[in-house]
Amino acid sequence: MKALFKTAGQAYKAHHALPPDAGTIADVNHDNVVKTISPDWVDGETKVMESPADHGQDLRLWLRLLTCSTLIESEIRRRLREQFDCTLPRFDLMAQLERAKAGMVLGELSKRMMVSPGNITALVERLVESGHVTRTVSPADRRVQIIALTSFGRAEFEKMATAHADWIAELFDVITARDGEILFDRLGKLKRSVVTALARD
Amino acid sequence: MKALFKTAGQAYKAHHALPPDAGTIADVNHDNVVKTISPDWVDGETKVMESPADHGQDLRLWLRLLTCSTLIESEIRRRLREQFDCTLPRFDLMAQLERAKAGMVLGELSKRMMVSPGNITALVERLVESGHVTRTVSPADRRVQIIALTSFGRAEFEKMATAHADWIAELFDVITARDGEILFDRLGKLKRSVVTALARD
DNA sequence: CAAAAAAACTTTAGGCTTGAAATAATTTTC
DNA sequence: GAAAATTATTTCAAGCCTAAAGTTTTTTTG
Repeated sequence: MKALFKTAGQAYKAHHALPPDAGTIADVNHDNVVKTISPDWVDGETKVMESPADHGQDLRLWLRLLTCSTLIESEIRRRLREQFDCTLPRFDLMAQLERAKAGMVLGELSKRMMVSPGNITALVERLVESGHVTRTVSPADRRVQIIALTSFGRAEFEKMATAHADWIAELFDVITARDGEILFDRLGKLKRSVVTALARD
Repeated sequence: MKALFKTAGQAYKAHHALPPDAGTIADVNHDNVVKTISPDWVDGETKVMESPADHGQDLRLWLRLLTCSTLIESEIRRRLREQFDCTLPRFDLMAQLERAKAGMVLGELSKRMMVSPGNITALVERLVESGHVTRTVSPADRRVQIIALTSFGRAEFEKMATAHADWIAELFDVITARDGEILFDRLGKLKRSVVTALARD
C-alpha cells in the first residue's frame, strides 16, 4: 500500500437492505423492514465504542456527531440525485460559484470546498460538459482558470438551492429554535477546539 | 447521467494548499501558511448560505455541523494513513469485527457500517489480502460469508483504537464536560428529528 | 537577465462508494 | 415437490477523492 485515500465514511443508512420497493403494502409483513429501521443501526454509533481509555464520553459524542451528519448528508445526496439527477459535489461547486458573479479561480474553489485541486479539475470538466459552468483562461495570468456559472447553470442551481433549504428545514423540523441555537453555539466551541488542536501540530 | 454516487463531501481542509513540507522552519515566512489557516475557509461554512427561504438558521446549523464532522473526520483519516497506513473504512470495518468474537456476516457488516454490500465485498477482499481478516463460507447457509479478525488484525486494530481514542480526546480537548453533555443531548434530539422526518416519507 | 523557486493546474494510480443488474442458495407457496 | 419469491453476495460502470509527480507560467533572486 502506497497511498491511502479519502472516502465517505458511511452513508447507506436506514434505506439500505430494504428491497427496492420497500414500504409498499406487499412488504409490510417482511420483518426485515422492522429490522432495518430498528434503533440498533439507524444509529451507527456502535462503531468504535469501548475503546481502551476512559475518555469514552468524547468518543460517544464524536460518533453521534458523525451519525447525525452522515444521516443528513446522505439524505441530501439521495434527494439531489433522485429529484435533480445531481451529486452533492456538483451542487457544492455551483453554490460556491453562485455568489461569485465574476467567476472564481479554480484554486479558490478548491480551497473553499476543501477538496484537492486535482479533484476540481475533473468536477469542473464534467460541469462544463453538461453546460453548467464555463472555464476561461485568465488573460492576466495564463496559469489561471476562471470558472463561472452559465445562465443555465444558475437557473438549475436556484431550483436546487430552494429545495435544499426546504429539505434541511424539514429534517430539522422537530428541533426547537432554542435547541438549534444551543447546538450552533456549542458546535462553534467544538470547531474552535478542533482548530486549536490542529494548529498546534 | 444514469446513476450518481455517494462521495465524501469535503475534506481537504486546513492543510490543503500548504506545501508538502509546510511547518518546517524553511516555510515559516511563506505567507500562504497564514492564508491557509485563516478563518475564511477553515470554515467552509460559506458554502450554500444565503438561500432564498428564511430558514437560514437551520442551514447555518447544518453547515456548521458538517464543517465540524468533516474537520474531525479528515484529520482522523490523515492520521490513520500517516501513522498506520490505514484507511478509515478499513478501521471502521475492523472496529465492527472486534466486538464480534465469532465473526460477522457480510450483510450485517454492511448494515452496521451503513454502506452498500458491494462496497464491503471489495473492502473485505483487501483486508483478507493484507491478512487482517478471514472470510469463511457458512456451513449452514452457503450464501453466507462469515468475516472475522485474524489475531494479526486484532493486534493491529488495538493499536489503532488506542491512538484513535487519544486523537479524539485531543481534538475535543478545549470542550468542557458540560458542553460535551449538552452537545451530546442536543445531537440526540437532532438525530430523532431527522429519523422522524425520514420515517414519514 | 538567467537560473531557481513558486504557483496554478493537470495527470496518474488507486482506494472508496453507489445503484443497478447479475448469480447462487434458500425458503415459500401452490 | 417444482415454481416463485426472497436473501446473500458479487459484478459492473461510473463518479468521487487523495497524494504525489508532472506541466506550464510567473515571480523571485543572485
